[in-house]
Amino acid sequence: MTAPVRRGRPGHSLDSLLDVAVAVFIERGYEATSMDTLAERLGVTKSAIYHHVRSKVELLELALDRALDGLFAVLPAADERPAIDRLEAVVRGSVGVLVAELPFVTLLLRVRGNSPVEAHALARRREFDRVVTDLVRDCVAEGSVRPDVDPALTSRLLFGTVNSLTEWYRPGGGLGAQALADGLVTTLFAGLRAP
Amino acid sequence: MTAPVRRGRPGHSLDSLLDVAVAVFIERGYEATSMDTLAERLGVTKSAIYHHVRSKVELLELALDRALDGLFAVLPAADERPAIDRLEAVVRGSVGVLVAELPFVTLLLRVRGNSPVEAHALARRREFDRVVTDLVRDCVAEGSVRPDVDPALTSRLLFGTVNSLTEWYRPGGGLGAQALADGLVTTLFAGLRAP
DNA sequence: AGGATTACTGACCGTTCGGTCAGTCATGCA
DNA sequence: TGCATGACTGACCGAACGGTCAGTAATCCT
Repeated sequence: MTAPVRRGRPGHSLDSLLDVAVAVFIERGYEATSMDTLAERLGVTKSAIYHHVRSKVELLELALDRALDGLFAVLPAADERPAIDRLEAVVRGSVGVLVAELPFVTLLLRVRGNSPVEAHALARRREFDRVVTDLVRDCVAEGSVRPDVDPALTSRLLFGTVNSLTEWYRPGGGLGAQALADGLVTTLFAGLRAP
Repeated sequence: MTAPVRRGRPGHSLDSLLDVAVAVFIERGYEATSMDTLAERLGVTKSAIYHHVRSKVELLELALDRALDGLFAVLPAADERPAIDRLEAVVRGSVGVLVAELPFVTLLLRVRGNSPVEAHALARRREFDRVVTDLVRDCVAEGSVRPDVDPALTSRLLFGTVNSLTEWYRPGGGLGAQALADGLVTTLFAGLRAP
Protein backbone atom coordinates (compact mmCIF):
# COMPACT_ATOMS: atom_id res chain seq x y z
CA MET A 1 0.00 0.00 0.00
CA THR A 2 1.65 3.24 -1.13
CA ALA A 3 0.71 6.29 0.94
CA PRO A 4 -1.56 8.50 -1.16
CA VAL A 5 0.61 11.60 -1.75
CA ARG A 6 -1.98 14.35 -1.21
CA ARG A 7 -1.21 17.96 -2.03
CA GLY A 8 -3.23 21.13 -1.55
CA ARG A 9 -5.62 21.87 1.28
CA PRO A 10 -6.54 18.71 3.20
CA GLY A 11 -10.14 17.55 3.10
CA HIS A 12 -12.32 14.85 1.63
CA SER A 13 -11.34 12.84 -1.40
CA LEU A 14 -13.90 11.49 -3.83
CA ASP A 15 -13.64 8.10 -2.17
CA SER A 16 -14.21 9.31 1.38
CA LEU A 17 -17.10 11.43 0.16
CA LEU A 18 -18.63 8.43 -1.60
CA ASP A 19 -18.39 6.27 1.52
CA VAL A 20 -20.31 8.80 3.59
CA ALA A 21 -22.81 9.50 0.83
CA VAL A 22 -23.65 5.83 0.37
CA ALA A 23 -24.04 5.36 4.12
CA VAL A 24 -26.54 8.22 4.30
CA PHE A 25 -28.36 7.08 1.14
CA ILE A 26 -28.91 3.69 2.77
CA GLU A 27 -29.96 5.19 6.07
CA ARG A 28 -32.53 7.64 4.69
CA GLY A 29 -33.02 6.56 1.10
CA TYR A 30 -31.50 8.25 -1.94
CA GLU A 31 -34.46 10.48 -2.75
CA ALA A 32 -35.05 11.43 0.86
CA THR A 33 -31.46 12.58 1.30
CA SER A 34 -30.86 16.23 0.48
CA MET A 35 -27.47 17.57 -0.50
CA ASP A 36 -27.61 19.78 2.60
CA THR A 37 -28.12 16.77 4.87
CA LEU A 38 -25.22 15.08 3.15
CA ALA A 39 -23.04 18.17 3.59
CA GLU A 40 -23.89 18.30 7.28
CA ARG A 41 -22.80 14.69 7.75
CA LEU A 42 -19.53 15.46 5.94
CA GLY A 43 -18.89 18.56 8.02
CA VAL A 44 -18.72 20.81 4.97
CA THR A 45 -21.13 22.99 3.01
CA LYS A 46 -23.22 21.77 0.12
CA SER A 47 -21.01 23.59 -2.37
CA ALA A 48 -18.00 21.52 -1.32
CA ILE A 49 -19.71 18.37 -2.60
CA TYR A 50 -20.05 19.90 -6.06
CA HIS A 51 -16.29 20.37 -6.09
CA HIS A 52 -15.94 16.57 -6.25
CA VAL A 53 -18.98 15.62 -8.24
CA ARG A 54 -21.17 17.17 -10.92
CA SER A 55 -24.58 16.21 -9.56
CA LYS A 56 -26.41 14.19 -6.92
CA VAL A 57 -27.13 11.42 -9.38
CA GLU A 58 -23.42 11.10 -10.21
CA LEU A 59 -22.82 10.05 -6.60
CA LEU A 60 -25.41 7.34 -7.09
CA GLU A 61 -23.87 6.27 -10.40
CA LEU A 62 -20.39 5.86 -8.91
CA ALA A 63 -21.80 3.74 -6.10
CA LEU A 64 -23.91 1.52 -8.35
CA ASP A 65 -21.07 0.92 -10.81
CA ARG A 66 -18.81 -0.19 -7.99
CA ALA A 67 -21.35 -2.77 -6.81
CA LEU A 68 -22.07 -4.05 -10.31
CA ASP A 69 -18.41 -4.31 -11.29
CA GLY A 70 -17.82 -6.44 -8.19
CA LEU A 71 -20.72 -8.76 -8.96
CA PHE A 72 -19.84 -9.30 -12.60
CA ALA A 73 -16.25 -10.14 -11.66
CA VAL A 74 -17.66 -13.16 -9.83
CA LEU A 75 -19.22 -14.79 -12.88
CA PRO A 76 -17.04 -17.68 -14.09
CA ALA A 77 -16.08 -18.30 -17.68
CA ALA A 78 -17.82 -21.41 -19.03
CA ASP A 79 -15.31 -24.15 -18.29
CA GLU A 80 -15.18 -27.92 -17.88
CA ARG A 81 -16.33 -28.00 -14.27
CA PRO A 82 -19.79 -29.37 -13.48
CA ALA A 83 -22.44 -26.64 -13.54
CA ILE A 84 -23.34 -27.31 -9.90
CA ASP A 85 -19.76 -26.46 -8.87
CA ARG A 86 -19.80 -23.28 -10.90
CA LEU A 87 -23.17 -22.37 -9.35
CA GLU A 88 -21.81 -22.87 -5.84
CA ALA A 89 -18.78 -20.75 -6.76
CA VAL A 90 -21.03 -17.94 -7.99
CA VAL A 91 -23.10 -18.08 -4.81
CA ARG A 92 -20.02 -18.04 -2.58
CA GLY A 93 -18.44 -15.30 -4.68
CA SER A 94 -21.60 -13.21 -4.52
CA VAL A 95 -21.74 -13.54 -0.76
CA GLY A 96 -18.09 -12.44 -0.70
CA VAL A 97 -18.72 -9.35 -2.80
CA LEU A 98 -21.84 -8.58 -0.83
CA VAL A 99 -19.88 -8.63 2.42
CA ALA A 100 -16.85 -6.77 1.04
CA GLU A 101 -18.89 -4.05 -0.65
CA LEU A 102 -21.96 -4.23 1.58
CA PRO A 103 -23.11 -0.59 1.41
CA PHE A 104 -22.72 -0.41 -2.36
CA VAL A 105 -24.57 -3.65 -3.02
CA THR A 106 -27.27 -2.66 -0.54
CA LEU A 107 -27.84 0.55 -2.45
CA LEU A 108 -27.92 -1.33 -5.75
CA LEU A 109 -30.64 -3.66 -4.54
CA ARG A 110 -32.88 -0.72 -3.61
CA VAL A 111 -32.74 1.05 -6.96
CA ARG A 112 -36.14 1.39 -8.67
CA GLY A 113 -35.34 2.88 -12.08
CA ASN A 114 -36.45 6.47 -11.55
CA SER A 115 -33.55 8.12 -13.40
CA PRO A 116 -31.62 6.92 -16.46
CA VAL A 117 -28.75 6.04 -14.12
CA GLU A 118 -31.01 3.78 -12.09
CA ALA A 119 -32.55 2.26 -15.20
CA HIS A 120 -29.10 1.36 -16.49
CA ALA A 121 -28.19 -0.27 -13.18
CA LEU A 122 -31.42 -2.29 -13.29
CA ALA A 123 -30.57 -3.48 -16.79
CA ARG A 124 -27.15 -4.70 -15.64
CA ARG A 125 -28.78 -6.49 -12.71
CA ARG A 126 -31.18 -8.27 -15.05
CA GLU A 127 -28.21 -9.35 -17.17
CA PHE A 128 -26.58 -10.84 -14.07
CA ASP A 129 -29.79 -12.66 -13.13
CA ARG A 130 -30.08 -14.09 -16.63
CA VAL A 131 -26.59 -15.61 -16.48
CA VAL A 132 -27.35 -17.23 -13.12
CA THR A 133 -30.70 -18.58 -14.27
CA ASP A 134 -28.98 -20.18 -17.26
CA LEU A 135 -26.48 -21.74 -14.90
CA VAL A 136 -29.26 -23.28 -12.81
CA ARG A 137 -30.82 -24.60 -15.98
CA ASP A 138 -27.49 -26.25 -16.83
CA CYS A 139 -27.50 -27.86 -13.40
CA VAL A 140 -30.92 -29.38 -14.00
CA ALA A 141 -29.78 -30.56 -17.45
CA GLU A 142 -26.73 -32.34 -16.02
CA GLY A 143 -28.92 -33.86 -13.31
CA SER A 144 -27.29 -32.26 -10.30
CA VAL A 145 -30.30 -30.15 -9.25
CA ARG A 146 -33.75 -31.60 -8.59
CA PRO A 147 -36.03 -31.12 -11.59
CA ASP A 148 -39.34 -31.15 -9.69
CA VAL A 149 -39.07 -27.48 -8.78
CA ASP A 150 -39.05 -25.00 -11.66
CA PRO A 151 -35.47 -23.83 -12.47
CA ALA A 152 -36.60 -20.22 -12.77
CA LEU A 153 -38.18 -20.44 -9.30
CA THR A 154 -35.08 -22.14 -7.91
CA SER A 155 -32.68 -19.48 -9.17
CA ARG A 156 -34.92 -16.69 -7.92
CA LEU A 157 -35.22 -18.23 -4.46
CA LEU A 158 -31.46 -18.76 -4.47
CA PHE A 159 -30.51 -15.19 -5.21
CA GLY A 160 -33.47 -13.82 -3.31
CA THR A 161 -31.90 -15.42 -0.26
CA VAL A 162 -28.41 -14.13 -1.05
CA ASN A 163 -29.66 -10.62 -1.69
CA SER A 164 -31.72 -10.63 1.50
CA LEU A 165 -28.43 -10.68 3.40
CA THR A 166 -28.17 -6.91 2.91
CA GLU A 167 -31.26 -6.55 5.10
CA TRP A 168 -29.59 -7.80 8.24
CA TYR A 169 -25.93 -8.83 7.83
CA ARG A 170 -23.43 -6.51 9.49
CA PRO A 171 -19.70 -7.25 9.37
CA GLY A 172 -17.82 -7.53 12.65
CA GLY A 173 -20.82 -9.09 14.37
CA GLY A 174 -19.08 -12.40 15.10
CA LEU A 175 -20.27 -13.94 11.85
CA GLY A 176 -17.55 -13.86 9.20
CA ALA A 177 -18.02 -13.94 5.44
CA GLN A 178 -16.77 -17.54 5.30
CA ALA A 179 -19.15 -18.81 7.99
CA LEU A 180 -21.98 -16.89 6.37
CA ALA A 181 -21.35 -18.45 2.97
CA ASP A 182 -21.00 -21.89 4.55
CA GLY A 183 -24.29 -21.61 6.43
CA LEU A 184 -26.11 -20.35 3.40
CA VAL A 185 -24.72 -22.96 1.00
CA THR A 186 -25.37 -25.76 3.50
CA THR A 187 -28.99 -24.74 4.03
CA LEU A 188 -29.83 -24.01 0.41
CA PHE A 189 -27.91 -26.63 -1.55
CA ALA A 190 -29.18 -29.47 0.64
CA GLY A 191 -32.71 -28.70 -0.54
CA LEU A 192 -31.52 -28.10 -4.07
CA ARG A 193 -29.52 -31.16 -5.04
CA ALA A 194 -31.19 -34.03 -6.84
CA PRO A 195 -31.91 -36.98 -4.49
CA MET B 1 -70.78 -9.24 -1.54
CA THR B 2 -73.22 -6.38 -0.97
CA ALA B 3 -73.00 -3.56 -3.49
CA PRO B 4 -71.37 -0.58 -1.80
CA VAL B 5 -74.24 1.94 -1.63
CA ARG B 6 -72.45 5.12 -2.69
CA ARG B 7 -74.10 8.51 -2.39
CA GLY B 8 -72.97 11.95 -3.49
CA ARG B 9 -70.78 12.82 -6.45
CA PRO B 10 -69.07 9.74 -7.89
CA GLY B 11 -65.30 9.54 -7.70
CA HIS B 12 -62.54 7.80 -5.81
CA SER B 13 -63.09 6.19 -2.44
CA LEU B 14 -60.33 6.00 0.14
CA ASP B 15 -59.72 2.40 -0.89
CA SER B 16 -59.36 3.06 -4.60
CA LEU B 17 -57.12 6.02 -3.85
CA LEU B 18 -54.95 3.86 -1.63
CA ASP B 19 -54.59 1.18 -4.30
CA VAL B 20 -53.30 3.68 -6.83
CA ALA B 21 -51.10 5.46 -4.30
CA VAL B 22 -49.39 2.25 -3.22
CA ALA B 23 -48.81 1.22 -6.83
CA VAL B 24 -47.09 4.52 -7.57
CA PHE B 25 -45.12 4.46 -4.30
CA ILE B 26 -43.72 1.06 -5.30
CA GLU B 27 -42.97 2.16 -8.84
CA ARG B 28 -41.13 5.36 -7.99
CA GLY B 29 -40.47 5.12 -4.29
CA TYR B 30 -42.44 6.90 -1.56
CA GLU B 31 -40.14 9.91 -1.23
CA ALA B 32 -39.71 10.28 -4.98
CA THR B 33 -43.48 10.43 -5.51
CA SER B 34 -44.96 13.93 -5.36
CA MET B 35 -48.60 14.55 -4.55
CA ASP B 36 -48.93 16.14 -8.00
CA THR B 37 -47.65 12.97 -9.69
CA LEU B 38 -50.08 10.96 -7.63
CA ALA B 39 -52.94 13.28 -8.58
CA GLU B 40 -52.09 12.96 -12.26
CA ARG B 41 -52.25 9.17 -12.03
CA LEU B 42 -55.62 9.42 -10.32
CA GLY B 43 -56.97 11.84 -12.91
CA VAL B 44 -57.76 14.51 -10.31
CA THR B 45 -56.00 17.51 -8.82
CA LYS B 46 -53.74 17.38 -5.80
CA SER B 47 -56.39 19.00 -3.63
CA ALA B 48 -58.76 16.11 -4.22
CA ILE B 49 -56.36 13.77 -2.45
CA TYR B 50 -56.50 15.92 0.68
CA HIS B 51 -60.25 15.42 0.73
CA HIS B 52 -59.65 11.76 1.55
CA VAL B 53 -56.51 11.97 3.61
CA ARG B 54 -54.83 14.50 5.91
CA SER B 55 -51.26 14.18 4.64
CA LYS B 56 -48.95 12.22 2.37
CA VAL B 57 -47.63 10.21 5.28
CA GLU B 58 -51.17 9.16 6.24
CA LEU B 59 -51.41 7.34 2.89
CA LEU B 60 -48.24 5.48 3.81
CA GLU B 61 -49.55 4.70 7.29
CA LEU B 62 -52.79 3.18 5.99
CA ALA B 63 -50.85 0.99 3.57
CA LEU B 64 -48.31 -0.20 6.14
CA ASP B 65 -50.98 -1.01 8.73
CA ARG B 66 -52.83 -3.13 6.20
CA ALA B 67 -49.71 -5.19 5.47
CA LEU B 68 -48.79 -5.58 9.12
CA ASP B 69 -52.31 -6.54 10.20
CA GLY B 70 -52.27 -9.28 7.56
CA LEU B 71 -48.91 -10.65 8.69
CA PHE B 72 -49.74 -10.69 12.40
CA ALA B 73 -52.99 -12.53 11.69
CA VAL B 74 -50.83 -15.42 10.43
CA LEU B 75 -49.02 -16.03 13.72
CA PRO B 76 -50.44 -19.10 15.47
CA ALA B 77 -51.32 -19.27 19.12
CA ALA B 78 -48.90 -21.53 20.98
CA ASP B 79 -50.63 -24.91 20.83
CA GLU B 80 -49.82 -28.60 21.13
CA ARG B 81 -48.59 -29.06 17.57
CA PRO B 82 -44.86 -29.63 16.99
CA ALA B 83 -42.97 -26.37 16.49
CA ILE B 84 -41.85 -27.45 13.01
CA ASP B 85 -45.50 -27.73 11.92
CA ARG B 86 -46.29 -24.32 13.34
CA LEU B 87 -43.22 -22.91 11.56
CA GLU B 88 -44.32 -24.35 8.25
CA ALA B 89 -47.80 -22.94 8.81
CA VAL B 90 -46.33 -19.49 9.45
CA VAL B 91 -44.21 -19.69 6.30
CA ARG B 92 -47.15 -20.83 4.18
CA GLY B 93 -49.40 -18.22 5.76
CA SER B 94 -46.85 -15.49 5.15
CA VAL B 95 -46.55 -16.46 1.51
CA GLY B 96 -50.36 -16.32 1.31
CA VAL B 97 -50.55 -12.83 2.81
CA LEU B 98 -47.66 -11.70 0.65
CA VAL B 99 -49.48 -12.83 -2.48
CA ALA B 100 -52.90 -11.55 -1.40
CA GLU B 101 -51.62 -8.13 -0.29
CA LEU B 102 -48.55 -7.97 -2.52
CA PRO B 103 -48.33 -4.18 -3.04
CA PHE B 104 -48.85 -3.41 0.64
CA VAL B 105 -46.27 -5.93 1.83
CA THR B 106 -43.84 -4.77 -0.86
CA LEU B 107 -44.12 -1.24 0.42
CA LEU B 108 -43.68 -2.40 4.01
CA LEU B 109 -40.43 -4.17 3.19
CA ARG B 110 -38.97 -1.00 1.70
CA VAL B 111 -39.61 1.26 4.67
CA ARG B 112 -36.45 2.76 6.19
CA GLY B 113 -37.65 4.58 9.30
CA ASN B 114 -37.45 8.18 8.12
CA SER B 115 -40.70 9.38 9.69
CA PRO B 116 -42.36 8.33 12.95
CA VAL B 117 -44.87 6.38 10.88
CA GLU B 118 -42.08 4.39 9.24
CA ALA B 119 -40.28 3.89 12.55
CA HIS B 120 -43.46 2.44 14.04
CA ALA B 121 -43.85 0.04 11.12
CA LEU B 122 -40.23 -1.06 11.52
CA ALA B 123 -40.85 -1.75 15.20
CA ARG B 124 -43.85 -3.97 14.37
CA ARG B 125 -41.75 -5.82 11.78
CA ARG B 126 -39.06 -6.49 14.36
CA GLU B 127 -41.72 -7.83 16.71
CA PHE B 128 -42.88 -10.22 13.97
CA ASP B 129 -39.30 -11.35 13.32
CA ARG B 130 -38.76 -11.98 17.03
CA VAL B 131 -41.75 -14.30 17.24
CA VAL B 132 -40.54 -16.28 14.22
CA THR B 133 -36.99 -16.53 15.53
CA ASP B 134 -38.34 -17.91 18.80
CA LEU B 135 -40.32 -20.45 16.83
CA VAL B 136 -37.18 -21.63 15.00
CA ARG B 137 -35.43 -21.92 18.35
CA ASP B 138 -38.28 -24.15 19.56
CA CYS B 139 -37.78 -26.33 16.49
CA VAL B 140 -34.10 -26.79 17.29
CA ALA B 141 -35.01 -27.56 20.91
CA GLU B 142 -37.50 -30.25 19.90
CA GLY B 143 -34.90 -31.68 17.48
CA SER B 144 -36.81 -31.12 14.25
CA VAL B 145 -34.38 -28.57 12.78
CA ARG B 146 -30.67 -29.20 12.30
CA PRO B 147 -28.66 -27.60 15.12
CA ASP B 148 -25.38 -27.17 13.19
CA VAL B 149 -26.53 -23.90 11.61
CA ASP B 150 -27.24 -21.03 13.99
CA PRO B 151 -31.02 -20.65 14.62
CA ALA B 152 -30.81 -16.88 14.21
CA LEU B 153 -29.15 -17.36 10.83
CA THR B 154 -31.69 -19.99 9.84
CA SER B 155 -34.69 -17.84 10.63
CA ARG B 156 -33.18 -14.88 8.83
CA LEU B 157 -32.43 -16.90 5.72
CA LEU B 158 -35.94 -18.35 5.91
CA PHE B 159 -37.75 -15.03 6.00
CA GLY B 160 -35.19 -13.37 3.80
CA THR B 161 -36.23 -15.84 1.14
CA VAL B 162 -39.96 -15.34 1.76
CA ASN B 163 -39.62 -11.56 1.70
CA SER B 164 -37.54 -11.65 -1.47
CA LEU B 165 -40.67 -12.86 -3.26
CA THR B 166 -41.86 -9.26 -3.47
CA GLU B 167 -38.91 -8.56 -5.76
CA TRP B 168 -40.16 -10.75 -8.58
CA TYR B 169 -43.45 -12.56 -7.87
CA ARG B 170 -46.39 -11.27 -9.88
CA PRO B 171 -49.85 -12.88 -9.54
CA GLY B 172 -51.49 -14.20 -12.67
CA GLY B 173 -48.18 -15.31 -14.15
CA GLY B 174 -49.01 -19.00 -14.19
CA LEU B 175 -47.56 -19.57 -10.74
CA GLY B 176 -50.30 -19.66 -8.10
CA ALA B 177 -49.93 -18.92 -4.41
CA GLN B 178 -50.25 -22.60 -3.57
CA ALA B 179 -47.56 -23.74 -6.02
CA LEU B 180 -45.33 -20.93 -4.86
CA ALA B 181 -45.65 -21.91 -1.21
CA ASP B 182 -45.11 -25.59 -2.11
CA GLY B 183 -41.93 -24.87 -4.08
CA LEU B 184 -40.56 -22.64 -1.39
CA VAL B 185 -41.32 -25.01 1.48
CA THR B 186 -39.94 -27.97 -0.48
CA THR B 187 -36.67 -26.21 -1.25
CA LEU B 188 -36.13 -24.65 2.14
CA PHE B 189 -37.39 -27.24 4.59
CA ALA B 190 -35.40 -30.04 2.95
CA GLY B 191 -32.20 -28.22 3.89
CA LEU B 192 -33.59 -27.29 7.27
CA ARG B 193 -34.78 -30.52 8.85
CA ALA B 194 -32.48 -32.46 11.10
CA PRO B 195 -31.01 -35.52 9.35
C1' DA C 1 -87.90 20.83 -6.00
C1' DG C 2 -84.48 21.02 -2.48
C1' DG C 3 -81.43 19.76 0.93
C1' DA C 4 -77.91 16.36 2.40
C1' DT C 5 -73.93 14.08 0.97
C1' DT C 6 -69.66 13.33 -1.24
C1' DA C 7 -66.02 14.54 -4.57
C1' DC C 8 -63.50 17.80 -6.53
C1' DT C 9 -61.19 22.57 -8.49
C1' DG C 10 -57.85 26.45 -8.83
C1' DA C 11 -55.31 29.86 -6.89
C1' DC C 12 -52.20 30.36 -3.48
C1' DC C 13 -48.38 29.95 0.48
C1' DG C 14 -44.01 29.13 2.85
C1' DT C 15 -40.24 25.96 2.57
C1' DT C 16 -36.91 23.10 0.70
C1' DC C 17 -34.72 21.30 -3.19
C1' DG C 18 -30.62 20.64 -6.57
C1' DG C 19 -27.45 23.46 -8.44
C1' DT C 20 -24.26 27.89 -9.56
C1' DC C 21 -20.56 31.10 -8.98
C1' DA C 22 -16.98 34.20 -7.64
C1' DG C 23 -13.85 34.18 -4.39
C1' DT C 24 -11.03 32.29 -0.16
C1' DC C 25 -8.03 29.10 2.47
C1' DA C 26 -4.50 25.74 3.57
C1' DT C 27 -1.13 22.70 2.09
C1' DG C 28 3.37 20.73 -0.73
C1' DC C 29 7.04 21.94 -3.66
C1' DA C 30 10.71 24.74 -5.97
C1' DT D 1 9.06 33.35 -0.53
C1' DG D 2 5.82 32.47 -3.71
C1' DC D 3 3.14 29.75 -6.60
C1' DA D 4 0.59 25.72 -8.22
C1' DT D 5 -2.75 22.65 -6.34
C1' DG D 6 -6.85 21.11 -4.40
C1' DA D 7 -10.67 21.85 -0.89
C1' DC D 8 -13.93 24.73 0.57
C1' DT D 9 -17.36 29.02 1.69
C1' DG D 10 -21.58 31.96 1.43
C1' DA D 11 -24.86 34.21 -0.99
C1' DC D 12 -27.88 33.26 -4.33
C1' DC D 13 -31.44 31.18 -8.07
C1' DG D 14 -35.59 29.08 -10.19
C1' DA D 15 -38.28 25.12 -9.65
C1' DA D 16 -40.73 21.81 -7.17
C1' DC D 17 -42.48 20.41 -2.89
C1' DG D 18 -46.39 19.43 0.76
C1' DG D 19 -50.22 21.60 2.20
C1' DT D 20 -54.46 25.18 2.64
C1' DC D 21 -58.87 27.20 1.61
C1' DA D 22 -63.05 29.04 -0.19
C1' DG D 23 -65.98 27.69 -3.43
C1' DT D 24 -68.21 24.41 -6.99
C1' DA D 25 -70.22 19.95 -9.19
C1' DA D 26 -72.63 15.82 -9.33
C1' DT D 27 -75.20 12.43 -7.23
C1' DC D 28 -79.05 10.25 -3.83
C1' DC D 29 -83.05 10.68 -0.88
C1' DT D 30 -87.39 12.68 0.56
